[in-house]
Amino acid sequence: MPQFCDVALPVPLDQTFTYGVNGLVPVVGARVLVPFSGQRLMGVVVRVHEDAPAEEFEIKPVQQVLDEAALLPEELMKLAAWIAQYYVAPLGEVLRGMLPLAAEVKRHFSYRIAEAGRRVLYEGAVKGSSRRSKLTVEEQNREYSVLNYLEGGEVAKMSALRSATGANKGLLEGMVRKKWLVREAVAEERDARRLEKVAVLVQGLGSREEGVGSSEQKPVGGRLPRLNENQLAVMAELAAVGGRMRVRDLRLSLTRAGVPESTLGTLVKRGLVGIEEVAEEFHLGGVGAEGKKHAHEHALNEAQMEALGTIAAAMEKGGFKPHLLYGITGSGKTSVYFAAMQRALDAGKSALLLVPEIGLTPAMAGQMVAAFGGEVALLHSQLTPDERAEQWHRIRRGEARIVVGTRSAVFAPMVDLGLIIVDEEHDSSYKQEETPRYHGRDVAVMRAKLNESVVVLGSATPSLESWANAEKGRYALVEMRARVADRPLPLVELVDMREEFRETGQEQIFSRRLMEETQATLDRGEQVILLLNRRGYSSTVLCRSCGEKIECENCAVSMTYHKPVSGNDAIAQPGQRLECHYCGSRRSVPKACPKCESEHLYFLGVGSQQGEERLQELFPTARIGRMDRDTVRGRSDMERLLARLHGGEINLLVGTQMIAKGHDIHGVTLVGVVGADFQLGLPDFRAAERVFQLLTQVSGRAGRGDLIGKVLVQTYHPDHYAIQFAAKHDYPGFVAKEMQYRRWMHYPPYAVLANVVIQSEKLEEATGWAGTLGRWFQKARLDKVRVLGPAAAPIVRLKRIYRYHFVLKAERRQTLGETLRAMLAYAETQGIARRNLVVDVDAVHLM
DNA sequence: AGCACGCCGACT
DNA sequence: GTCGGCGTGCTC
Repeated sequence: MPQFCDVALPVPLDQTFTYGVNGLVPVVGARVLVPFSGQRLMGVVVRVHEDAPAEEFEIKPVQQVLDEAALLPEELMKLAAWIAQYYVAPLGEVLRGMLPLAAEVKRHFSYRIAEAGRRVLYEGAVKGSSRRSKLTVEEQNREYSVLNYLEGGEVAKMSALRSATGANKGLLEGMVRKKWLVREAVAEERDARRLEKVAVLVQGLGSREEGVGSSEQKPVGGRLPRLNENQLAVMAELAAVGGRMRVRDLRLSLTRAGVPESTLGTLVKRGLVGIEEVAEEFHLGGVGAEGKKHAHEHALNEAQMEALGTIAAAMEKGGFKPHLLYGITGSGKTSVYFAAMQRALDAGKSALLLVPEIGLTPAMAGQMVAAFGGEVALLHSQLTPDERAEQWHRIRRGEARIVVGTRSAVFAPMVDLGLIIVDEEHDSSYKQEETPRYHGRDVAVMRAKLNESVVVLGSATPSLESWANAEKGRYALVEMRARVADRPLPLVELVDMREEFRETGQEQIFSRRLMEETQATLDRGEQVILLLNRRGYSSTVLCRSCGEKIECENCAVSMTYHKPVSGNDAIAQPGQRLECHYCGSRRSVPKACPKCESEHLYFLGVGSQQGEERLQELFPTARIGRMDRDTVRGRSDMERLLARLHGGEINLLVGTQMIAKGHDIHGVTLVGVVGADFQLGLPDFRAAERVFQLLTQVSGRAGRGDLIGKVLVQTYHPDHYAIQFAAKHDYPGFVAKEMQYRRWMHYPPYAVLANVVIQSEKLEEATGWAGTLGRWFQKARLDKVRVLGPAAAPIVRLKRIYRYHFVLKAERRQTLGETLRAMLAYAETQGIARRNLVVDVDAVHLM
């Protein structure tokens, strides 16, 4: 009978913890609740054994076993271990990212009155708290009502306490610190089903009996209190449907009736309406298209059929088989995915499709649902924790065998996984920028390997890493070099902006050539897309006297100017028009330079917002739309904008790289690219690759219907190879050239790379530690690892934190991993806390 | 990451 | 003399 189990906990510590099992032996892969450093935490069992630990420490017992069977299948446990090892991340944090934890174990706090609190209450002891505390009188009164409420000695849930006394979390925590209260954390399991709120009319009003509602909220005199028109409307609406209504529906009808949403809240506060939570029956919104089996394959052309054939053959043969599907824009990769997924289903297997961002490609999700109906589960960042848990369990039970999701969906608990597809595999959003810093594409390949299944990485512009793998024969290369229906690729024309400046003598956003073509295209009744890859109005505010830029107070970056508009732009507050795109802080535009007090402030760098404004001036009759993070906040914004574009309501769309992502708009015949090449000047070894990818992707938006497309690229670097090859639609040419450069410079894919950031709020600490580690690297004389640095990180201060970094390059992955671990061990001896070190293996952004 | 424990300055 | 702010070290 095993005595112990090792548990991985979600703490940034590179170890697991041993607990006693007292009879209730959990299985590996099950979740448990354990005491840990005065808290109660949920962890995952990674080993069950009888080996008493060699070292002496108290072994606490497991408090609760949450799962009888393994919640995480063996294959996912193995994958987690691999990620922890490969990305040098704590196993517990990896596992946390795999489970939809939040929805199932809800941690809530309860409070109990403590001795000190009782004393305060009885002695009316005002001392200590009254004058010295920064609390207002009102807050102090609240503290007293909290003590009053708890006087009996019973434990009260935080939520109950808050609604009864009006205290907020901060106030309660303050009272805990003063030792007036004791807090108890309770983790409780919940139904993983989605809960929805229902508004309920509180009964008995008017002819009310005793005992309804709490005493404070009871309407005085047992009669209906005075209600205003809006409030009456809500009451009437509720009464009309029998006193119960889903809050979501009620809100909707209120909005339609012009009643503010806050009215409902007011009624709840006054005790006239109650809110209940009930488990909702699951339904996929607007789904129902069944029985389109095998329809996908009919429309495939020869190249598509061949690609499908290769993938299907690999699935039939069984075993691990990675493919790189290189298909030019418009070659119809999506149709191949669908057909391949259908084949997986037919073979009784499940299939997983990873996409960069579901919100940005609503069409893909819609098609999936239309094609596979109830078999589909969607996993993306906009799900609530409950929704996520629900999808997760549908997949785990084998009810959903087709899964479409973003990065973390690579951990979906698929049953009989036969196929993984990574769409747009080059996309940098597959890289997680927090611990564990994994790359969704690479995890997908590893998962397929552990699972012995087929994996397909698809792109029109594959990453150099994947291309190298294909060249080495590690991935099977599948090519689709023709567009569907033999549509020609658009003609790309470069506009040399240096020449434009020489000829016109002025700096213009749009060249004469681009304006001319835009006008002509609009006149023909066709649509235009303009890529202006920066948000906001102006990217910098510069002082002409001292040359300083207005910087964010938290970050070493210049602030972006956003012009106030009445629409749904992100910047709504009047005056607060400078925004930091890294930490989100805002400030007003100063009248004079904060450094030298000169009034010569200039706005430089054109963003999409200014682009839109200029276009409206230049083409007053054009119907212009803008697509960027300021106008597209959620998925519905994107859908609305795309619908307007499809319907022809918009004929000129300006936007950031969002517009380049896989939208299929048939009326677009002209794509203009404005200032996409500024990236070429950035100190980033992937700059050329990024520019090439962006130009290729956005060019692919032109001429997807019957009409031939045209692309105009404005550039200051017309001779740069990234731009030249993109203009010729020559991916192989670009890759050959770029590979050469990577080889010379020992960059991936010719080396493996890790970025190590040293961070601290204190500048001296950051520089000091960077020096300490720098000296260690030097002394270690690593002959198999090249170390660049220490150097200030490209953004030396971010969210008030100073950052220095090293870039490590090695020939072999194992050498790199060993070096990183040795460095972490040394850092620990030097008292550098782990939280001050960020290790980013296969870093995508060296920020 | 939390959380407890301990030192020190501020105010009655 | 007490309170509470914050730096330090540990967590099975």
